[in-house]
Amino acid sequence: MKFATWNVNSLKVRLPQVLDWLAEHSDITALCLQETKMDDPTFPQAEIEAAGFHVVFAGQKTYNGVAIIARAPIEDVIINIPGFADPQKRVLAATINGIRLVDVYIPNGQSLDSEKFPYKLAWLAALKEFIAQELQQHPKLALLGDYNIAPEDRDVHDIKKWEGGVLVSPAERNFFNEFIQLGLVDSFRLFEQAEKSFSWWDYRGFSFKKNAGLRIDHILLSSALAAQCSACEIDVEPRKHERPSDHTPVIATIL
DNA sequence: ATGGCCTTTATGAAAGGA
Repeated sequence: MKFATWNVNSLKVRLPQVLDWLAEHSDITALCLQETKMDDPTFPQAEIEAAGFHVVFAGQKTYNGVAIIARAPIEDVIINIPGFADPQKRVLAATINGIRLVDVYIPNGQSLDSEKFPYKLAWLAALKEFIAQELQQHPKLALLGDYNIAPEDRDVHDIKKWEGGVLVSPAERNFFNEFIQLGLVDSFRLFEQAEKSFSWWDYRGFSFKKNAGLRIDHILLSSALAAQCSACEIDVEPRKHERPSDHTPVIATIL
């Protein structure tokens, strides 16, 4: 089985690329999307199902929005974090082939002095409680999505440029480590990886060409799943396409 | 360099992203 995550930065723009990518990667069991940026009535459910997939989605107009596309039936869906009142659609949990997937679009936070930053931290605290509960019911769990956290300095092309900002702050990295303390494992770091491996590059200033990126999209696995994980890779190919998303897919292989 | 680019909403300009 292969599970993937991809922040598509508008599914309206990127749907053809998503369907092409799934056709080229016929071994992908399920793909978690973030930033679909569309409300549910406009979601392209018919097109995705016509291509032979199952799909669930939770969206809103203009901002955020998550979806899971799968080749097998999707069961036990939860939208948003139970008990955490939030009009923003950022979480979708579902079971596929007996594996619990939690698809997250963690808030960006904007800047350390923005009112959006305490929202990000409160949101992460609520997510941690939710994941702790989900783990009790689902030992085989993957937490995958756009975390908007670069966990270590090696996940940042130029740490001096980013220091003091969001995505790399100690408060955010502490939350990433709290997920690790829940028993989750960063699947990417289970394996030897090329230096300067990133999943996001700014659209500005030829950042992709210069590989001036960040690794902020992650697949964390419960210990039961990590024991079955044989690979985790970032697929940079879609970032080379015409009109790309600024993020590129991350894929974990489960035996 | 208080920038650069892309998407959205909406039709001009601004917000949000990371």
